Amino acid sequence: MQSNLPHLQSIFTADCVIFGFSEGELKVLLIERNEYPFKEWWGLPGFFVEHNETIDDAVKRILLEHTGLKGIYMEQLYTFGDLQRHPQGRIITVAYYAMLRLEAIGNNLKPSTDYVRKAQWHPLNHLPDLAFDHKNIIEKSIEKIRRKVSHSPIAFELLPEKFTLTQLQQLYEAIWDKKLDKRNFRKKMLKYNILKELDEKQKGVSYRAAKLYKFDKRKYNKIFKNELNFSK
Amino acid sequence: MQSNLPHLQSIFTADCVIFGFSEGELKVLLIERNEYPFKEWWGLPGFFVEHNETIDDAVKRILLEHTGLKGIYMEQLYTFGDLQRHPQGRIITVAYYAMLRLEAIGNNLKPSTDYVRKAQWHPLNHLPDLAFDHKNIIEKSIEKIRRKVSHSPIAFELLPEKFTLTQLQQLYEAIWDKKLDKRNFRKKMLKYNILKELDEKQKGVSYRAAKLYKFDKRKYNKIFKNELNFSK
DNA sequence: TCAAAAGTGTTGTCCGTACACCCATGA
DNA sequence: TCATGGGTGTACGGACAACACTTTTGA
Repeated sequence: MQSNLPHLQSIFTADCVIFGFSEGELKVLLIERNEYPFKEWWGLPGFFVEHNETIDDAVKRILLEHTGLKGIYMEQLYTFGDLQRHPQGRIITVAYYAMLRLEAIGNNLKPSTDYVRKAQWHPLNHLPDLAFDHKNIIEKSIEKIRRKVSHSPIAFELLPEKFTLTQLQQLYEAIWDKKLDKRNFRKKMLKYNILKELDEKQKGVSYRAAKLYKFDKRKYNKIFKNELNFSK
Repeated sequence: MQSNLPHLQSIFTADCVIFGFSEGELKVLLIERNEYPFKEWWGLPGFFVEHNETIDDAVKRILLEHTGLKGIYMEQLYTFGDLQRHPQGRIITVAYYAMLRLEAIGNNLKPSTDYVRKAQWHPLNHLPDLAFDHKNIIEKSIEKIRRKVSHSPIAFELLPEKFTLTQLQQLYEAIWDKKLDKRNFRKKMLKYNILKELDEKQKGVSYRAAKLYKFDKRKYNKIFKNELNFSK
């Protein structure tokens, strides 16, 4: 290898698609931009990646600066590089996605950079116009979580730690956008043996309170080396 | 939007992981590099993406220049951006993969750029040392095609147009790295009803000649909107 | 006592798996 | 006639899908 080769750096951005679940619907976390291009538009949390940070680190930093969220594990989704996607030139973006427990965060979102005015959850079914190609990125993310959720229990990441079977079913119904049979759903979920039944019940409802469950990650890891199928 | 923003361009590379199947084993297409860094090493076909071409177009061009292969449909795999992956600085690479009919090409590979000395198929199980993080990229690609092949009939892309059921089974065995039951495999494949039985038979074998089949893409598209499962 | 959601079983069908022998062909 | 791979069927168990009523609770 030679040492007198020119030094180069990749210029590119990273974007975050963060999903949450509340009130029976899927939501995505958007920021209101305070900088050109697309000043005052809504868009995904995203920014330029520094030369000395990995892409995985960069999305974490960007998400923290844009929303105040910390320690979120994101997975890479896809890299978008359409010639027209960015008005300042062909800048590619590496998109990441994550699913998280919305109720633990609520609207306690605090941007710490001047690039962002505020961060807010938006229902997937009623998104505003978005900056860049962010609409497209979000659509690709949904396809991804649909595929993903069929093979691994990531849906639990969207629920509170303690949840009822009905909440779990509603979540799957929201992701698949179709109704599921209550008895079959419960039978199947319980058969996997990855839920721990708690002694507690739901509180504050004006009807029969449902049992609460927890996702039992230890059991899950023990039992399933390979794959599950949650899609039917 | 403002027009006096600085103009920027992403600098990055794209790499191609091309799989083929012959003699009962999976192969990957490598090039011998004729340029620094990693001059004289084997690596994946890959190079810098131009500012005015999409990433999808770039991998096609690069593959053509490096190997002479034309019209290959590749899908994006993942974007690699480790700080140490490239000796000239942190240069990210967008990796693509494809599977193709090796016997239609054979060793008729003709690089048309001085950056490459030659292109050659290498068995996946006996790879030489590779430039950059290309070993890692290939490993990720295999995981990807294993997942992919369970849900869609892309395995046919690796076989000749006309093939025997045994060849098809050997291909799945190579991808999954495990033996399958002949009767069950045939039953399952034929039940999907995506194969067209031909009137022809295998030639040039010193034992009973097997029937030849074709993948029937029309039937496939008609019957299956969603998914198949070829993995068991 | 009413409204609302929780909770619960059976049956038929399909799919996957395990398993062993005869057949056709060319050398 | 032999060696080689081609080609075939059955029986069991597990998973999925369809389907409706009773129970519990708070208001």
